[in-house]
Amino acid sequence: MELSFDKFKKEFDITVDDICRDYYLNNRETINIKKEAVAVKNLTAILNTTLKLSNDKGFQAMTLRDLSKESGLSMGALYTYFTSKDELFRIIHNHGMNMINMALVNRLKDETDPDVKLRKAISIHLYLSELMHQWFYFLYMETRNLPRDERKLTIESELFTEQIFIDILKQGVKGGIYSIENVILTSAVIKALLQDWYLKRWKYSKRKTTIDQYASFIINFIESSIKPVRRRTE
Amino acid sequence: MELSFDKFKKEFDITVDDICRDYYLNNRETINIKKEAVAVKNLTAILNTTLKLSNDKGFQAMTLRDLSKESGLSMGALYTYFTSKDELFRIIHNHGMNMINMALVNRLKDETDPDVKLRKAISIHLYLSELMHQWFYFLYMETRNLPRDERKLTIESELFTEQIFIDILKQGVKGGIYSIENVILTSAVIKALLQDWYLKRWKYSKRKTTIDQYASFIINFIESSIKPVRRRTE
DNA sequence: GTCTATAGTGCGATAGAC
DNA sequence: GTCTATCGCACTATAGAC
Repeated sequence: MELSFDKFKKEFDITVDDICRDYYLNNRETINIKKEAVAVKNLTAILNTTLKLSNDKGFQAMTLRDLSKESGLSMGALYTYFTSKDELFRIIHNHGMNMINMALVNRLKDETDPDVKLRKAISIHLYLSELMHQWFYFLYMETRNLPRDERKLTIESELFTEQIFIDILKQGVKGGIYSIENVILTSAVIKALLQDWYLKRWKYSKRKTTIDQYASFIINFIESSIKPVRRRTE
Repeated sequence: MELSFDKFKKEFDITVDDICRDYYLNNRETINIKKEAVAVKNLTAILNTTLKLSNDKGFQAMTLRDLSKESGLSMGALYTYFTSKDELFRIIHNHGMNMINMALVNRLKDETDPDVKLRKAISIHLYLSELMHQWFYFLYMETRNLPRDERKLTIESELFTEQIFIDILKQGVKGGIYSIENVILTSAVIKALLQDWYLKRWKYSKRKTTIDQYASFIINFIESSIKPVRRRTE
């Protein structure tokens, strides 16, 4: 395989710091802190701690007193960086969604061969979800905290990722390398398998399944079903 | 296919009433209500409303005031049926887990042919999750509300279902009808596909995918990968 | 059995000292 | 910029009338 997790990890260039710097620079009016270094450092601590506590017991169950204690900032200091617990939620939610979607698209845009692109899309999605595990898990589990009308955004994001796979599969069918009776259901299934990796991390980690094992296993599994075959049984 | 959702639905004999009656009869000391009919009726309303509200915004976010309003019982009346919000959680969690595991095992125990049994296990799991959707969703999403040491139970339950598939697959490999390099990963993948049906119900429902379409699709998908083949490409 | 009223707690948010 | 102290509120849980 041309792509491995180790290689990806070394080339991976997104840090939580960058996300926080980005957020800080775009919200200088509301964040009343002049020194960029201080603001970014504290924002990073806030987001990382929130992700940690949320992933453990849920965002609702995390109190700002918990966050204050674990992040080392006082209650008062926290409120320099956001105006309400609700806003803190939205910062993580929106920036996380954006970052993931962009990272995925950017790393796939130059690939044209559907066969290679499919494997690459699967690997990259798995690798991203491994390096940004807390963000993926947060986005999956905490969407219910959004009011009904804002959940649409998350739904669109789910469908957006799925669409990437739909396009690849359609292209492959057109080129005759895949034989698929239902492209949409096939994409849904691929998505489910990608998500299982970060939703059941405890299981795979306990069994010492490596991410590259999982990647090549599901690539095989999926290709068995979509590549034209002559079956011996039946 | 010998099994369809319509047929299953007609034969399905578990009601929330039964679960509540069972719970009531086993806890007569703590529930200070003499008339069985009254107790079961109210318990059913409590459980159904809790499931509804929890599935919408999460158990933590649901307040007992919400529950009181929606179920039609006063705050005081609610506390006749459970001693704390925590206990309410456990009632649903434990009874749900038991019910699901038992229902699955009971309906599979007489089947010996691994090929038939695999299809049956997949169909029945899907059908059960459809009819008891709120329970499945609750168990999946709310486990984090349990204290760390009690989460083991849920983990065991996840592995228990998976074990059912591991056993079937192993038997099939032994009998020469399946060719599987990694039985455990294959079972994990099957489980993930079963769960996607109830975790993304909004998606499948929006696309008008029926449960029998989904069932036969993933059965095909899985069998493509585990049945011995001669591949044309490669 | 079921209600209303309320005790007691811990939350999100803020004011004002430093 | 960051802290501590505190306000007001909404929550779980209960007491006591009916």
